[in-house]
Formats: sequence, structure tokens, C-alpha cells
Amino acid sequence: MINIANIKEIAKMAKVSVTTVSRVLNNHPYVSEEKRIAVEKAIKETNYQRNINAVHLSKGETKLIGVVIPYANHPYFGLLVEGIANEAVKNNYKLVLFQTNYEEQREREALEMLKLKQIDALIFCSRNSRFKIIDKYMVYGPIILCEDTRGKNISSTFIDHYKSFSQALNYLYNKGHRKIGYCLARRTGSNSSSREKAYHDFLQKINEPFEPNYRFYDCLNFEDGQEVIRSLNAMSNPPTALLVTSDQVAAGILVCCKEKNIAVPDELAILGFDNQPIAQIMKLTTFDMPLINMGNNLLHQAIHPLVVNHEELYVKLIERETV
Amino acid sequence: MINIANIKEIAKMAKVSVTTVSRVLNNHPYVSEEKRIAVEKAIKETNYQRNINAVHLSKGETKLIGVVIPYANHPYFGLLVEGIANEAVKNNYKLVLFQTNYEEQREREALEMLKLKQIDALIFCSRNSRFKIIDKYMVYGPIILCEDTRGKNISSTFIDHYKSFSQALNYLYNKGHRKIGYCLARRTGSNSSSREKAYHDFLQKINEPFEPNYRFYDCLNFEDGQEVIRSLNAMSNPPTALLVTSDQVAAGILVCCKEKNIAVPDELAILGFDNQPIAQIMKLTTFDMPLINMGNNLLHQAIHPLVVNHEELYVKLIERETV
DNA sequence: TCTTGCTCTGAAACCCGTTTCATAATCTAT
DNA sequence: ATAGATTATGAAACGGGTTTCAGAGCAAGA
Repeated sequence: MINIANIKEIAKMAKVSVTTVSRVLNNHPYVSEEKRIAVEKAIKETNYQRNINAVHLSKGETKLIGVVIPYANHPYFGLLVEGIANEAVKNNYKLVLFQTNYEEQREREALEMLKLKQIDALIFCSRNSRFKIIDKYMVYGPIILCEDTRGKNISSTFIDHYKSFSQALNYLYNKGHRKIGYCLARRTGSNSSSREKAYHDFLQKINEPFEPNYRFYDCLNFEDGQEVIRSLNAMSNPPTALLVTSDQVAAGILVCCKEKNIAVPDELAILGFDNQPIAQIMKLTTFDMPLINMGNNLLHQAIHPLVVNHEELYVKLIERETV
Repeated sequence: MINIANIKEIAKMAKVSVTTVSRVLNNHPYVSEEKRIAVEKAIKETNYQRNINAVHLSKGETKLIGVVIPYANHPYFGLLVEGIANEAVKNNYKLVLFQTNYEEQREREALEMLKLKQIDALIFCSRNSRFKIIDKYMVYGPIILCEDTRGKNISSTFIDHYKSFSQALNYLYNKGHRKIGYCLARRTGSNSSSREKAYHDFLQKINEPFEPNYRFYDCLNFEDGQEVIRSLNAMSNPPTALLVTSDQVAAGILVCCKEKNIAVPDELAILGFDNQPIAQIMKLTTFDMPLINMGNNLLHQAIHPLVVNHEELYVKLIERETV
């Protein structure tokens, strides 16, 4: 029984106007019981389905939320999207996924879709485009970021990475570490900058020199741990502790340590981030990040764009055996 | 400069009919150079953008492809989606993601969106609904599956899991193993069934008894390896080799083995599937699955639904150190 | 009794493109 | 020279809903 009827036919069948049918469909008040029942009967009999594109055209909304992520294939974004998706289901929204590989062109496409009203709102889980560009598109619909935007006119759910990185550094300091390195996913980006700033401020506070070699970038996946250990091995004065902003990478490092007989945590302490399942099984000390929660929240902000609000979520230290 | 103009205004400005504007927008032939330039000028001046929802209503297509996955947060589906997404970008399509957690209700929503023409085609990376239900929706648009559908009237890109599982079993057999267990992601599903059938046929062929304890289900993530090793430890007569249909799980098992001093591969051989990065770093022997490729192909079939076609892709053994 | 204010209803305007059809002008081939 | 194809153009129909507006019926308050 292929889709056939349109609202006119329903109106004819129920002997009412299309307006009344539309009212029934949208649960408007001011429809008499009698006519409502007649319309519902006609709908049932014809197996009528609204043409959703017509609805979109009329209403100018699509019930679609854009989600920008650099890689679909990474547990951090996996969890974030999971959180967004679950909340979307609850609220009868669907997601349009933009996998960008951090190409600005892809991000621009997402923004353009917002402009064209093909999506109702846009969530940036991570971005490469400058803020200025994103700002230009804010008139077209809600845009939500997943980074600290306090002081800016754009809503977000975020973790204060300056704060949590500082917390992590202090934790290592209290465990006696003075030579601390770190691994970041990328060189640029709001979150990375916050962390680097925290690092520099920390060094200053404890009065230790800045060692450029102690920084590692492009640490994204399990396999990136190899390169870190390789570099460490080549150092005459390697760090005694490593802050690793992804449990995947931390796990990769850990495996390499075992292989190369580097004692963890005695020779090298490893502190992860995310508290992914892999951290649990590998007994990784890590900072729990409420990613699912964060996803929930992001979607909520996207569909209830009442006011600009910045929602901070907090990390929690999970002590296990690598520090 | 908020969106303002519509096609009528452009027509007025360029002193042509809306039809001609539409022709220019859609690169129809039969527009004189002169008018084409006038229209393009008006478009540029007003910064005109087509209302995409009106286009959808008119054309009955959306340039949106639905992608059904159970979990966003799993490397198998991550790679598959990555492959689909990359090909989508190339062809100017966007993806609508349906994360189902294997709930039929979610799968149904995706199918309904196809019916409502809110998406042009639908790709099932994995499904829970019976084939019969999916079949009912095939009149509404292309549906592509990621499983062996040969003999069925529905397109797919797939790996013959019967074949590859048999290949894996034979490989272990030739290495001297007779007591072989396996870990699957779920109890039901087309791929799992093929593998179980391969297993049974293999046992019969080599004339070994069927040992129900050697089967493990719900092995999806890294942490699920723990439970497998726990069970194995409690067995008086455990398998000497394990076929693990996800490198994540295999890696989890491997880590647990190290922890419990189970020698791999001497005491327990582990054979993974997928050839994820984690397999490389952990020196896991595994079957490479062309997931990105598969994703590319799935999208291609979705947007070029000319005829029913079943595209088989092949696994490739990667010998490392766990068998 | 007269106003005011609900409740209920439908005609018509609106959202905004695409496509069909009719017509005219200009070529091409016989 | 003439039938037939090709190029070029716009009016109008179409896709299918939502929303505005005007009007009718009826009840409550002044």
C-alpha cells in the first residue's frame, strides 16, 4: 500500500477543511470531538503519512541536528555522539553527522546547512575553523560548542581543561614528579591551548624549566603511543611522568612500556584522560570525563536555545596503578 | 545579511521568469548566455540561497542517506561510518545517523524516515529487525545491507563470514589446534549465524565433539575480554585457541592473559578480526577486514541503486605473534 | 440587553522551488 | 522550399503542508 493520500484527500473524506485536518495533526485545540474522530478515521483508513518535506517547508524546521566531529572512529567522539544520540532519540530529533577530518571545508558545509535551514541546530564537538567564522553563522540558528566559551556569546557544555590539567599536574607533583611531559591530540584548538597554558603556569609555579621535548602532539590513537615511547627512549633526560589526554594513547604507551621493560609507574608514571573501558582493564590511573553526559547536555542546549549558557562539567580522578 | 531573496525576486531582478532562474540553478541547457549572466549577477548581488526544503519538496529527494548502527562507540562501526562518510562527502550527500542499540524501535524509525522521503536511502550496518520487516520498506527507497544477501532481492556489500571463519578455523587446525573456541558480538544476526554454521561444519569435518562452553557471546569491547579469560580459567579442559571476532576483544583477552601469566600463543592462541590499529601494536594475528572500503561501497550502492547487486569483499590473514 | 470573549470552522494566502506545456524562433536535412 | 528538429522562454500547475484572517455560534459578565 504505497503512500497515496495527501491532506486534501483526508479533508474530503472526513468532510472537513484541510485546516481542520492540519489542526488534528498538530494537536491544536479548537477542534470538535466529532470532527477530530472523523479525521482520525480517514487517516487510519488511508494509512496517511504527512509529507515531511512539506512540513519542513511550511514550518521552516527539520527536527534534524547537525553534529560535527573530526573522526567517527575515535572513542572520545564515539561516546560524545552516543550521548547526543540518546538524547536526540528521547526528543524526537535525528542527527546529521559531519565527519570533518578537521578540514575547514567540511565544517563550512555544516554551517551552510544550518544557514539553509536544512538542520535546526549545529553541535561542534571539536572544530578547526576560527571562532569568527562560526560566529557569522550564529544568526541562522543555534550553534553549540564543546569547549569553554565563557565570556563569549555562544552556548557550550565544556570541561575546564585548564583546571583539570592543573589538577593533574599537581597530583603528579605531589607524587614527587618534577619532570612531567604531556601528550595532546593536536597542536591547536581551544582545549589544547588551555592545557598548554596550564602546563606553562604550572612550570612557573614550581620553578622548573620548560622542556620542549616533553610535549607530544598528534596523539590520538592506541598506536600513537609507540612513537612517544620511541622518543622517550632516545632522551638522555626523559620525563618521569606523562599526562596523556586520551586513554587510548595511554594504553598504547603502557603496552609499549611493558614491551620495552619500562617499569610503570616507577620509571614512568602515566596519567590518562577519559576513563574509557580500556583504562579500567589496563588499570590506568585516569581522569574520568562525563562524555555521555556531555553529549546529553549538548543536545539539550541545541534544542532549547533559550539563552546563551555555559555549562561546566567536571572531571574526577580515578586512581589505579599507573601513577 | 540575513537570507532574504527567493527565486521570484531573482527573476524580477534579472528580468526573466522563475523558470529561467530555476534552469540556471540546475544547469539546464537552453538558457541563453545573456540571461544566464543576468541571473548569476542577481544571485551574487542578493547572496541568494535556495530554500533547500522547497527543493526537497519539489524534487522529492533530500541528499540525505540514513545510516543505521547499533553503537557509535565501537571501532568496527567507527571505521564503517568513516568509509561511508568519506564517500558521502565526495558525492555531496550528508548522513543521518541512527544509533539503535539494537532496539527494533530505532530501526523502525529509520525505515519510517525512508518512507516519509526524509532520507533518500538507508544503509543498515547491522540490524536486529527481521528481514521481512525491512523488505516491506524496500518500495520506499534503496535499502542496503552489510551482510550476505545473495539470493535475496536486496543490495549489499558483505564479507562471507562462513568462508572467512572456515578459513580461520583451518588455519588454527593446521597449527595443531583441535580445541577451538570463539567469541562473537551477539547470539543472533546474520553474520553470527554464518560463523556458527561454519564452526559446526568444521567440527563435523574434523570429527571433534561440540563443546558449548567454548562459545562466548556479547564480546564487543576491550573489557569483555576479562570475562572470557575468567571463564576459561574455570574450565578443566579449556580450548587451546580462540577465534575472536573483534580485535578490541582480542586485545582485552591478550592483556588479561599477560596478567594471569597465560602464555600466548603456546597455552592459548588468539586470532582476531578486523585488523584494527590495536592489533598491530599488540602484535595480534588477525584477519584484515576492508571496513573503510566496505563503507565506501555501501554508500555507492545507496546512491546508485540501479540494480540489485551483492558485492563481496575479502578478508586477509595478517600473521603476527598470537597464533 | 449589550458587550466581550471563547470555541470552532474553512477560504485563502503562504512557504519556495521544479516541471510540464505551449509557443516562438532558428536551424538542418531532404 | 518545406517538414522536422533544436534552442529558448515563460505562464501556470504542482508538491503538500501551515497559518492568518474573518466569521459564526454561544456563554458569561455588566
